[in-house]
Amino acid sequence: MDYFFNFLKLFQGLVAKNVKITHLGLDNVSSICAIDVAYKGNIGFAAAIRKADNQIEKRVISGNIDLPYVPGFLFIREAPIMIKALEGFQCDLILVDGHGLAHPRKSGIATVIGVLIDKPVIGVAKSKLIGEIVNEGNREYIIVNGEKVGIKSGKYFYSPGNLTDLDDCISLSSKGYPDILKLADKLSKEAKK
DNA sequence: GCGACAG
DNA sequence: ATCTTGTCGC
Repeated sequence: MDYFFNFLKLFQGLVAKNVKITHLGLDNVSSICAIDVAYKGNIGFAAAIRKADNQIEKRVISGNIDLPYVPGFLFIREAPIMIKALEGFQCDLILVDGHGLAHPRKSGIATVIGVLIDKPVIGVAKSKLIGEIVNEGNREYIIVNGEKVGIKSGKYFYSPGNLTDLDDCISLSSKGYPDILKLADKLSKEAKK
C-alpha cells in the first residue's frame, strides 16, 4: 500500500503543476453547481445540484467506495463519483466539499476535479487540513509556506480549485456558506436513508 | 517520539 | 464521513 500512496502523490504533483489560478469574477457566473457525498457503510451517495437563474436541477448517484480515507488523499475516494455525478451539468463554477490549494501538495479534491474536467472550481471545507490562520486587514487567511492559499470565513475554509483565485474565494465567502452546498449535503444524506 | 489530520 | 442523548444558545 506504500507504493500506492506514493503514486497518488506523484499524481497530485502533476495536478498541481497544471492548476490555473486565474480570476473568474462571480459576476460572470450565471450557473453554479455543488457536490457532496454521504456514506452508508461502503456505499457512497453523491449529490450534484445545478442552479441557474431560479431553476434547480438535482442528481444523486451511488456506488461502492472501498478505499480508506487518508488525510491528504480524500480525492481518491470522492473525486471519481463526484465527477460522475456532475456529468452533463454545465456550470460556470463548481463548488466542492473539501479543500483546493489549501493542501500539503496544493492538490486537494477541488483542485483534482477542477484540473481533470478543466472547469472553474472553488473548494469549501468545514475544517482545516493544513496551514495557519493569520489575520490581516479584516480577514483570516490560510497561510502555507508564507503563501495565502485560501481564506477562512466563519467556520468554513475556502480555497481555489482551478480557474479561480483568492479574490473569488473572498467574494464567495462574503455571501456566507453557499445554500447550494447545504442542498447537496442535505440531498446526499437523505439518499443514504 | 508526539501532535495534526479535508471527508 | 458516521455512531448518538442530552443540552447550551439564539
